[in-house]
Formats: sequence, structure tokens, C-alpha cells
Amino acid sequence: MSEKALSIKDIAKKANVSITTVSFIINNKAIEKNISAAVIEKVEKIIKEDGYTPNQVARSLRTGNSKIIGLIVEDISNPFFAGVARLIEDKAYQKDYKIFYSSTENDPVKAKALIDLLKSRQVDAYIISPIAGTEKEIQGLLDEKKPVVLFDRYLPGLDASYVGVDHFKASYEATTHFLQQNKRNVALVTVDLSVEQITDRYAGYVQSIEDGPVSFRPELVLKIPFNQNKALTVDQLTQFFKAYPEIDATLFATNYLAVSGLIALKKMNRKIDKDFKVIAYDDGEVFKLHTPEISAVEQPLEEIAENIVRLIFQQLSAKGKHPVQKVILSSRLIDRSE
Amino acid sequence: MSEKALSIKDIAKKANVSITTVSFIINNKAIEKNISAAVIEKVEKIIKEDGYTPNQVARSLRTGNSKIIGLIVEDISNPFFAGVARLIEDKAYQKDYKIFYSSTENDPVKAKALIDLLKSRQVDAYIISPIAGTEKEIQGLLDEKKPVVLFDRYLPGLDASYVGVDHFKASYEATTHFLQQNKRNVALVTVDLSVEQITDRYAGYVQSIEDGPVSFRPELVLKIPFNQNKALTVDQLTQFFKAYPEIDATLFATNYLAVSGLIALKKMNRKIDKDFKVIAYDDGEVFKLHTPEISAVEQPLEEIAENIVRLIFQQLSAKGKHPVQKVILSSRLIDRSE
DNA sequence: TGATATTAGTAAAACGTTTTAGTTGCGTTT
DNA sequence: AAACGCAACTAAAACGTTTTACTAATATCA
Repeated sequence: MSEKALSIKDIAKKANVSITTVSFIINNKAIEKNISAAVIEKVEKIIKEDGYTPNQVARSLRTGNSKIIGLIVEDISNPFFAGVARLIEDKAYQKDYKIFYSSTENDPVKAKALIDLLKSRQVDAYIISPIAGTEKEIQGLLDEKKPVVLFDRYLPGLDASYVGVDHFKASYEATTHFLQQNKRNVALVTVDLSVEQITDRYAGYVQSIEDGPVSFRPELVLKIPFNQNKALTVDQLTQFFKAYPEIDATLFATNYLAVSGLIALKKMNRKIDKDFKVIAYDDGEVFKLHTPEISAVEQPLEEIAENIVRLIFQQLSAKGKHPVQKVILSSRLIDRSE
Repeated sequence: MSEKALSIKDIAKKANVSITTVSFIINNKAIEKNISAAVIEKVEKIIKEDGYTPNQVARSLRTGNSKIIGLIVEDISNPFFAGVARLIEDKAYQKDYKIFYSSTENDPVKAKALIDLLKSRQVDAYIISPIAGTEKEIQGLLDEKKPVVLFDRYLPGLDASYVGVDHFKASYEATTHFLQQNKRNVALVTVDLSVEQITDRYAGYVQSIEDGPVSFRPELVLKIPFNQNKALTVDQLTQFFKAYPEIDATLFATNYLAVSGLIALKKMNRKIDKDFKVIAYDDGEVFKLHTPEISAVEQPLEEIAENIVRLIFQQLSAKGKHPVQKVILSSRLIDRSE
């Protein structure tokens, strides 16, 4: 009962060899370091029987690295982040790296604390969906030549590797899709955040309208405060759709806004059909199963995760010189409106 | 550029005091240890200006604890787990603990590796949604008197604290609900896993039927292989519903099976209405927004997280003697069928 | 045969902390 | 003026590794 885990010292004692020898064997340096087959076998037998696992904390302290990658997202219970996180975890695990993840809840104070925390835990690399106000901390990581990949959101002014999707284009295409279906009063429901990822969606919408047959009407853009509770959001959406009954198509800039929108429309008994179309940003089961099915802009989760991991490992092995790379992927409009 | 983080030694040198003194100050033991106000101030000033953060790895090595709680779940991208994880993270963060989480993907080998990993990282406590085949490892943690709380699933034979919901009761009630609505051919769609959590749902269903007006028909229970791909599952469900057209109500034992079921029904053009009712296990946006709305058994996420955290911290402070506690919560049937 | 290489191993420092057991100097007491 | 107590600090060990620089013994060679 309650045996403290064995240490390398215990193994060494039991095998009647030095700590060094055991360490060499554990780290597969035995042959290289001229340890005899007999000793190797003896030590390995003891390890197998007594069940030794190296203390990673001591290892980290000594070597300065941890085989851990820190992952900072806005909210791990958001399906987009959970999906990416899961895929990253999988891929990293295969290369013997673990993921240590955390949600910032869009709070720069918490985000800073998290970066500090990860640093003090000596994680080897950072994957961050950054929020404004953390530029200094991230720049600090870059200065220390730590592997860093930003994703989803981008902070201008930082010269860091990045994986994201072209939100301007996605939003432009979605809006244009509406216009081609002869929609003339296309609304945009978005969130009150000035991160690039969101402002790009706005810009894409505006540009598409301005390139189209009707002129841009700012009142058809509804900006919902970030973190506002759901009931209030639904109310606000209801008011909005009532105030502008001429709206014949709506692009929702985020997943959860689309959900709130669908709830509002359902409550109002407003049908989604050829006279009133809807596109959601970020696909999900909800939209596929909805009656009628809801069109959506799908982000390529798998591709995103793949690229993030690729860049991170590239940096991890490039020891020192980190070629900054930006990967911009395309999202896909899934048209379910027919 | 590239300055390695400051150590306590650097601070000590700069302040012209000993390492010990700095350590005392950092750990708020300065007054207790009779450090003069002047020295305290001097050191704190340097720390503020130069920005020192203690190396947690070294701390962990020395103290044997880490202020980290390990969380092992089946799949972090499953909304149930993601939700619980997020809540736990929140609550732990408030008490200055961090969460280190990982998915087992229902693979005992990976699960064992994860427990080892967490152990070797010296996490202070373990929150585990256990899978069969890991009894020995978990027992090992208990033997070492580590704080452990199991949740969601339970492994019989382990005398560990546990937080879960009464799946038998939930399932019994859901089925009885159908019977009260005069359904006489109630089907159960479940998964081919012999974990208690799932077998309880099966048992609750069977018991309810046997307590009711008609007799139990094993052919109305469909067991889908775990981890089977979605398309295949949908096919199988379609066959099932075709083979037994008399089915007038179906209880789905998991979230994702319900989603597949809804897809199958949609493809078959089988309407969900008073003549064919459905209840899903674990609520979600999908069910709320579905037309018609889908009834669901809702697990009390918040309560689950709260209890887990309560038990863990209780154990963390009970140093040594760990009163084993089992908390069984009730789920709630949300009837949306009218 | 003596010098040199090679083989097989080890002692000890270092990573950055915490903590135990001191030490030093000064003011009080007797 | 010796003894004591206390305030204010510090030296050094320890946590469990990795790694560098060694040593001792044997084998090889000219």
C-alpha cells in the first residue's frame, strides 16, 4: 500500500549499478554509452517487474522541456474549439506530445495568467487563439524563440505563424450567394467584437453588397454584445426581424448567434423557405437536422488542426530559427436551401 | 531578446540577500520568518520591475504537488464532457488549481498511459470517467491515497468516491412516460457497451416494460456497436424501423444515437408526432431546435461539476484519510412532445 | 613490454525551488 | 560582564533527473 513511486535511485540500488547507468538505459543510450548487455537486461528486468515510470517533473526541470504543448482557446465547450482541440490532441499524442488546454473566456487578464502559467510549467510550444490585449505576452514568447502558432484569430502587429480561414472571402461568398438568389434585403447578425476574424466577416458582407445590385443599408446589420445572455439575444433578434420585415435573407456570423436566431424565428413563427433564407457560420449537427436544413459555412477543422500541428512540429525541430508562416484556408459553403 | 526567465537566484543576487529570504517573501512567509520590512520592500520592488514568475516545475519537484488536477474523459469533443470539463475548469481555477485534460477514446491502453502520465507529472488529484480495464491503475491511485473522484461511469469493485446520475431511474421514467401515453411498442436504441452507465439504462427500460401492460420484446432493443461509423449506424437504424413498423416510441440511450436516429427517420420520411414519440438521452441544442422539438433526458451538468469539485477539494484538504462518498443525482425528463 | 585504445562503468554538478537547522549580532537581564 | 533571548537573516540539503567528465580495467599494438 501507499508505496511512493520508485525513483531511478531505487532501481540503481536494487540492480547494484549507478544512477547514471540506469538513466542511460532508460533513455536508450545504453549501447552508445557502452553498457553491457548483461547489465541492460538486469536493469530492464527490475524496471519491468517493479514498474518504474520516470518522474517527468524532474526530467523537465533538468532538461528544460516537457513534451507538453499549451493550447489556449476562448472556450473549450464551443464545438469549433473542442473539435480542433480533439484533433490536435490526437495528432500530438502520436508524436508523444501531450496537450495542456485552457479557456480564456475572452478575458485578457485570464489569458495573460494562462500564458504565464504555461511558461512556468515549461511547456515546449504554444497554440493560441489570441485575444486583444495579450500582444505583449505573445511577443514575449516569440522573443524567447518559443514555438508559437496562432489560429482562428489573428493579432495584427505580431509576426507569428498563423493558421486561419479567409473569413472575408467566406462571408463575401455567402452574401453573394444570397444576391444570386435574388435576395435584395440581406441582413447580417454579428457580434460586437473588434477582432479581425469578426470584422472580416463584416467587411466581406459589406463588400459583397456594394458589388451587387442594391446599396448597403447599415440598419440591416445587427451587432449583438459579446457574452450577452441568450434570452436577451433572442429578444433582440426578435425585435430586429420585426423592425425590418423586408429582410429576405440573413447571414449569421457565428454558430451560437445562428442558434439564437433560429429560436427567435421559431418563436415568431417566421418560416425559413425560399422567401427567407439563412446561412450560419460554422456548421453543426443542429443545422443539418433542422427542418428545413440550414445552410452553413463550414470551417475545415481537420485541415486547420493538421496545419497547426505541422507548423508547431516544424518549429520544434527547427531549434532556434523559426520561419514565420501564415496558412489561410478556405471555408466551404454548404448549401442546404433546396 | 531571448532572456531566459529570471530565477530566484537572480533576484537574490540583485537584492543582495539570500535565496532563502527571497523564497520566504515570495511565499508570504516573510513576517512569520522575521524578514525586515525594508528587505521585503526591496525584494518586492525588484520582482515587480524585473517580472519574476516562480518555476512551477521546480516547485513541484521540491514540494511534490503541482496545483494541477488531472481530468480524464472519453472524448472532450462530446458536449456532455466538454460542458462538465468547462465547469470544472472554472471552479478549480477559482481555487487556484489548473485542469490537465485528456481523452481516452475508450481505449484502455491509452487510459492507462494517461494515468501514468498524470502521475509522472505529479498532479494533485484525479477526476476520471473510467473505462473497464483500468481498475488496477485506479486502485493504485487509491492505494497511494491520492484524491480521486470518478464520474459519469462507475467501475464496480472500486471503493472510490463517485458522482453520477441514476441512469436506471432516468431510463425507467422515460419508458414509463411512453407507456402512460399509451405507447405499446416502445423501442430502445442503445450501444454495445457493457459499462454500468449503459447497462443501467437498458435495465431501467426493461424493468419499466415488465412493470407495464405489455410484455418485453427483446427484438425491440437495438444495440449499435460502439465506434461504428455514422453512415452505417443510420443504415442500421433505418432497417430497424422498417423491420418493426409497429414501433410507436423510441428511447435513445445516447446523444449521438438520437442524432443518427433522427437522420434515419428523416430519410425514411417517418414523422415524429403523437403516433411516434422519441426521447433522447442528454439534452442539446439539436433537440431543442428540431421540428418538432425532441424530448430529452437532461443530466444536471452544473450539479455534477459542483459535486465533483466539492469532493475533490474535500479530499485535497483531508490529507490522508479520504471518506469515500457516492453522490447520485437525478436527471430530468424534459417533455417537449406537446 | 610499455604505451595506447577501448570498454564498462561511475561521481558529481546542475536544473530552481523549499525548508531545516543554523549563525550572527544586538539588547536585556542578573 | 557573562549569560541569555531574540530579530534578522543564511547555508546547505533535498526533490529526481540528465549529462559531463572522470576512472579502472582490459585489449591491442608496435
